Amino acid sequence: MRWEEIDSQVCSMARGLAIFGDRWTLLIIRDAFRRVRRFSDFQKSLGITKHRLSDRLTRLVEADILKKAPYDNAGKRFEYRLTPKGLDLYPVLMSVVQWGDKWESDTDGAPVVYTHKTCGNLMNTKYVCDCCGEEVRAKDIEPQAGPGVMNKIKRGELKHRA
Amino acid sequence: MRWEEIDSQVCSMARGLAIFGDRWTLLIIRDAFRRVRRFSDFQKSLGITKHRLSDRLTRLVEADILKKAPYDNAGKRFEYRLTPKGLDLYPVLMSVVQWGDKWESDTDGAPVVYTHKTCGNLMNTKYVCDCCGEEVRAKDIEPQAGPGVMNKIKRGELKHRA
DNA sequence: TAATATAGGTTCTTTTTTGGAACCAATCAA
DNA sequence: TTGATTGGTTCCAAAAAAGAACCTATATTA
Repeated sequence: MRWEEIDSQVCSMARGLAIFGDRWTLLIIRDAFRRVRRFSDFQKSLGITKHRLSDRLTRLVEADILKKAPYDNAGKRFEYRLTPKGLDLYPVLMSVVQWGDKWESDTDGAPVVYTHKTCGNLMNTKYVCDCCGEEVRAKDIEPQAGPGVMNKIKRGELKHRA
Repeated sequence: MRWEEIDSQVCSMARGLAIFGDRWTLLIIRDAFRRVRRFSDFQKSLGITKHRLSDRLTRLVEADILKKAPYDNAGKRFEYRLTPKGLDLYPVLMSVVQWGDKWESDTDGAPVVYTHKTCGNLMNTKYVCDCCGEEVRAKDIEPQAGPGVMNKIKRGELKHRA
C-alpha cells in the first residue's frame, strides 16, 4: 500500500498517523506546546532542515493543527500557534513522554518533570476510563465495530470482516 | 540533524519517536494489540511490503517491544508478541485513537468503540493527574528540568538552557 | 545612504528510505 | 510428487530527506 492511501483505512489511528506519523511532526508539535512559535526558533530547536520544516508547517496548517498569525506590522511574518485541534494532541504527547520516561530514560532519570498547578504536586499521568475512573489496561477492553464501520456496512461500502 | 542522532536528545519524546516515529511501526503495534502475531497476518492486515515488515519487526524485537516465540514443532516459525514494554504503549495508541475519533472521523462516527469490561460501559478515556485525579490540560502543567537533565548539568555534560 | 544582518523561505544535488516485484528455501497438504 | 504456504531476501526504481546554496523583504548598523 502506498502511504498516501493509509488514511483511507477506517481506523482512527491510521488517520492520525497519516498526519503526524513521521519523523518530525510530533517534535514540531512538542515545541509548539513549549511556546516555540517562529520558523527560525523551530529550526534552532529541532535541527531540522528549512525545507522539511517549511513543508511540515504547511501541512500542519492545512490539517488545522497549527494556524498562522502575522506578528509584524507589515503582516508578512507569521508565527505558528496551536489550534484547539492541536491543543487536543496533548495526551498523545504526554503518553509518549510517559512511556519514554519509564522505558528509555538513562540512569539519570526523567529529563523533564511536571508540576500540576491545580494540585501543586509533581505529576504522573494516568489513563483512565471516564466512566469508572479505573486505569485502562488493554486486557480490560473489548473493541467493537462502531458507527463509523456499521453505517458503511449497512450502505454496502464495506465488507464484514471475518 | 540526521535522524539517527535524534534519540541523543535528552527528551523522552525524541527517544520514543526514534523507535516508533515512522510510517508503519505504530500500526504494527496496533495490530499486535489486536492479537495479530504472524508475519503473513501482519502483511495482510497492513498492506506493507515484506521487506519493510521484516525490517520493522526486527527493530521492534531489538527494542524489546515485541518478542519472537516459536510456534511450530520444528521451531523454525515464529510469532511476535508484545512484551511488557510493548504492552505499556497502550496509552499511546489509545490517545491517538481518541484524538482521531474526535477530529478525523467522517460523519458516520467513530470506526471502533470500546467496552470497558471492568465497569461494563462504553468507554472514553481520560488523561488525569495520578495525584488529584483531575483531567490534565497543557496550561495547568509546569514542566521543569528533571534529574535526567540536572545530573548531566552537574557533571558538566550539558549546558544550561537560557 | 550603503552595507550588513535576519527571517522565512525556495532551489538544487546527493543520500537514504520506500515500494514493488521477483526469487528462494523450508514446510505442509493433496 | 506437485503445488501451495510461510517467512523471508535480493534487486531495482521511485519517493523522501539531508545539506548546502541561493533569494527576497525588512530591520539594523556604520
